[in-house]
Amino acid sequence: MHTSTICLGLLTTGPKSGYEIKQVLSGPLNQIMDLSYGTIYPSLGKLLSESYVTCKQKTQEKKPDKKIYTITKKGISFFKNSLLEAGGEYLRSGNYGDQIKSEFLMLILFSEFLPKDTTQLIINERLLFAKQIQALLAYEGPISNIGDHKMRASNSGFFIRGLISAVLDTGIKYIEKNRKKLGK
Amino acid sequence: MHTSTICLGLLTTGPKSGYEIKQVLSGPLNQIMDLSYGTIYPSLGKLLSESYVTCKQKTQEKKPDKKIYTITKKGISFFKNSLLEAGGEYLRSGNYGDQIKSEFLMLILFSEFLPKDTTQLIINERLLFAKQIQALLAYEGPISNIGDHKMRASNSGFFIRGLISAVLDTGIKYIEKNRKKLGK
DNA sequence: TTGACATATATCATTCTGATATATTTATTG
DNA sequence: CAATAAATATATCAGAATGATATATGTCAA
Repeated sequence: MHTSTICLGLLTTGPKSGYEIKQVLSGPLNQIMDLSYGTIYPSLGKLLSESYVTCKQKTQEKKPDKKIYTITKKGISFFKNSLLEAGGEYLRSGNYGDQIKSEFLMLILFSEFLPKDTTQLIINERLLFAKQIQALLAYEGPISNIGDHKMRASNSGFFIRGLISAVLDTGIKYIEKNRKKLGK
Repeated sequence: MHTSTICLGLLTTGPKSGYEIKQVLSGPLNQIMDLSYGTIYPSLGKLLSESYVTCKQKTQEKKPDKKIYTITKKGISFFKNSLLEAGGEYLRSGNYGDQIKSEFLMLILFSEFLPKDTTQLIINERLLFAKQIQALLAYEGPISNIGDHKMRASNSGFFIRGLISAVLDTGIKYIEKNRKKLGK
């Protein structure tokens, strides 16, 4: 799925700035997707030049100016086509897995070459982190509410929140139960 | 963790070609890390020029020639330092999560804009895929056995295999139980 | 008052991916 | 039986993405 498709998709729930798009992608959604500013800003610029979004400069007191992007009718139409194409690509590709890079699990994989206390520290921090995400998931709305906009409490939002929570929970329990077997 | 650290780490279990490193990373380990050929080959070249690995050209009958890389003593020492540094980076960074890009879950997130049969097809393929990985995990050794080399049945290998399996299982069951709620 | 942190946009060197090129052998299939 | 797809194997590169940095302003705490 292209960066532009993701940006447009997030804009379907309401106007947002580039900074807010990054914030949404830094919340619970971070467990399934992330984009850097270096990808988001140029993408919004291109979307604007092609009239898929409009831009309103918003002067704020005591904060830097914001550029609020709103999806256009043309943009919604383009988004639907892009999404359908992404779905087709996904089905045709035969690659149905996720792209995952786990620094944590690579460190664990090689942990026999690491001091034991370092490994234990890494596991402790990871567990703490996972539990914080769990708390965030329990506290927050379906995906995230950012700025003056609450993201739609969609079925898919609930579905994904539940899935992340369930998977995270399994991971936490597995690590707590089996960590003593590591390094034996 | 740098590409070179990952390559060296995989070479600690025995000599391998670039192609075999990619194979290892395309097996069950793919659930936690992946590298493309465009990253692996240049990395091995650099490692060779710095004497962290040696290279033996191996002529094979009925198959293209192989370049088998073996980690040197200098390489093992360098690997341990690099790994310790990666661990320190991980702890200092405060970012304990994984880098995940889930095409599947992004499609589900936006599924209200997708035809219902397309969404169902996507879910079916994903479930099938996850079950295949599960079968692979149950059938294969701890991480992978590739070519003429069996990867050490390390504690960390068992730990990670178990974790992937548990998490995958939770995901499959969640999706099967809750998919009917999607699109309502 | 100094430094850390949050808001906000933007750019860019380095890195990584995904595609393509090349070459050989085996297996399949119309 | 010939075509063609798939596996083995290395290598390169255009395009995309990351992570760091720059810039600017305001808050909050030590």
